[in-house]
Amino acid sequence: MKKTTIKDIATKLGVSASTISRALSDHPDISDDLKIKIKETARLMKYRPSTAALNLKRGTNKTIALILPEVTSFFYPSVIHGIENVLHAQGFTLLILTTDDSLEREIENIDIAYDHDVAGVLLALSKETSNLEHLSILNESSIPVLLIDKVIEGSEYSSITIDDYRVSYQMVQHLYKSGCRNIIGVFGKASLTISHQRFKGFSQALSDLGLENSESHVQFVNNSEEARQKTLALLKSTFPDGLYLMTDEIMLGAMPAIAEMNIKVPDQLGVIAISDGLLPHFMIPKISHMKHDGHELGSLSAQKIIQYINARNNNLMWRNVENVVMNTMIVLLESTK
Amino acid sequence: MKKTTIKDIATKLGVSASTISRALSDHPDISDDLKIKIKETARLMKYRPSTAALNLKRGTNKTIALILPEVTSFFYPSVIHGIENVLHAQGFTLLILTTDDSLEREIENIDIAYDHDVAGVLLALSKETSNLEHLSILNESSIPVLLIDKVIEGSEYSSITIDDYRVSYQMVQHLYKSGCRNIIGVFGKASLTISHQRFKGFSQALSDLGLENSESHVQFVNNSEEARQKTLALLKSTFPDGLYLMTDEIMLGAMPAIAEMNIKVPDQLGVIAISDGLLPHFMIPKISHMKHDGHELGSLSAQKIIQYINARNNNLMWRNVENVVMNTMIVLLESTK
DNA sequence: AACCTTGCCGCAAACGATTGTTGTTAGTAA
DNA sequence: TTACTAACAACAATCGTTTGCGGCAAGGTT
Repeated sequence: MKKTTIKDIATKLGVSASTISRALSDHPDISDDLKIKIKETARLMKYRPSTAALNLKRGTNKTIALILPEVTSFFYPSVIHGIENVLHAQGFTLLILTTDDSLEREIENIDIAYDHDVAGVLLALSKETSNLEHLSILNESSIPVLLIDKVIEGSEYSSITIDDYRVSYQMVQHLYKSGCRNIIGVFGKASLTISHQRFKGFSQALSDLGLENSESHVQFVNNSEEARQKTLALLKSTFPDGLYLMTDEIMLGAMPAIAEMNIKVPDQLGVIAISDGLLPHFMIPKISHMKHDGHELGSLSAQKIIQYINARNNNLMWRNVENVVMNTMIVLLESTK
Repeated sequence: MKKTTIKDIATKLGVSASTISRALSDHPDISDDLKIKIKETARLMKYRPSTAALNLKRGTNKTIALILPEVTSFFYPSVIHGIENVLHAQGFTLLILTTDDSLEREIENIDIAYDHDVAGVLLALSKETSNLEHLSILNESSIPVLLIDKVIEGSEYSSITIDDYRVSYQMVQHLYKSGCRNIIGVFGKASLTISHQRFKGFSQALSDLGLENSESHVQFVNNSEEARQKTLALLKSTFPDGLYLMTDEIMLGAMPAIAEMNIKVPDQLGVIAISDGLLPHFMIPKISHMKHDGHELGSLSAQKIIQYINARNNNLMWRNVENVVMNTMIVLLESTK
């Protein structure tokens, strides 16, 4: 059965399509009696406006594209959740595209978003992305873009991030304060800007505190399993008293390694991580962490992009580059003294 | 800057829009010379066809809606990943809608999917859903629907699931074989069909094996934290030697409870879970589990729905109810003898 | 020379909805 | 009676593409 259109209602009621359209949108030109009759039959005929037609007419779409490297981490699902809630409430719809950390797919997905006339784009860059030329197509069509979580420094696009450098610096400081003097760190994929930033903060803090800061105290890993192996290796080679973990995935791998070595946390080893905030509470012992709240990032991002879209639609300024840095709470649990 | 349309190219080249359209789709009526020229200028002018216009013309959309209770579990992100990969390869696009386990939002989302003229719908039912009337709107418009993971028994819609009953039954059998005689179980939200099914398999196995099967040996929980608390209570009250865990979330909460009680796994307590397959490898000790592979479920679902869509488009049969039950592998690790 | 192909391309309708303009009717005021 | 104004509703263009049909010119066949 075909969808009922405005024309179907018009034919049935013996009036013109424009009258139906106006009646349904409460235009003053239509009499109340007719409005009621039209709305009633629209309901009976299960009329629902075609978004395709509306999109074409409006030239824009109440859809936001979310382009992500992946969706299976601990972090991004919360981000999606945060975004979805805001978008749904505002009548927007979410198009999720994943890049598998490939620049080629990122470009493809930007094009797809462009083809769809999305109202805005939320983008977490792939690890292969080193410049933002492929975004120009969006920029030229005045489609607002907001970079989230994974960005490139000094770009001309607005962004929402955490201060990876500072957060990491503080984490090392905290380990130091609780007595750690021989600190090692496990980081994500070396090619990611985010890993680089976090490493820089980590490294600088070590130097500033006069602690050993050598390549032998650091590992870069691609997944939980690798985190486990390399943490194990680090533990064996450096006998540390402090451990820095860059993500939930890494924490997941590192904890079994610690257990395997029979190291007592926090007595022999202080541990601190960056986390979305769920997993640390279920590690043994519970892990102190900087809470990087994905849900909040998502919800904030969604609000921001909608704000840009509205500004754009009202011909207000919206191209100002705005770099929001979310603050990160430290949550002290059992893994540090 | 406005998007360049087919008309823009037509004007520029002094030919008609239809010629452009035909040239770009390699219609034989257009000479090769002209085709080349048109394609070249299309490229130069950064022409990209408007999906909105195409959707309107076709009356359908290369988009699949995925409607989920939530997106932050351990399971659904893998499902999304599996779906996304298949869809992207086939030129489809993914619209994700979440229901927060509310029937009202499920209905809203069905309507949104319908409004968008999506080509197909992948649906994991909310816990509040007890009948499928709200799907009739899709059914009447011949929009293929595939129920995934969370379904209702005996519905007239195709589905992909695991045999929750059987899987649970086997898990208890396995605990029994490894010597457990006093088995407890922790399940998800009581209102979910999936919890009910898993509980039934669990319970039936206990009865069939002649083991104690009472309410006091079972808990239903809503999240990891609750799982922790109620597992703790169960451990204290029943002194079990076998523990059944329904999901990754529950496992995450249960393990700290076990640790807190200083119970040795598997010597004092055998543990088995249903899991996506990642987390169990990073628990201490590693948890034996039935691997319910979200990625595979997603990828299979995507293939199926595309198959239905193609059948539909070619006027083939596709309304046959097809209930695929995925097989589940048992992965034996350290938590059972 | 009259007639047919064949190759190439344009015209116009259609998809579903919105909206500026125009037209009709009834009612009111002069 | 005439003129004017609301009030109401239809017409038609428009968004970007596709596609059936018709047209025209060049070349081939009798």
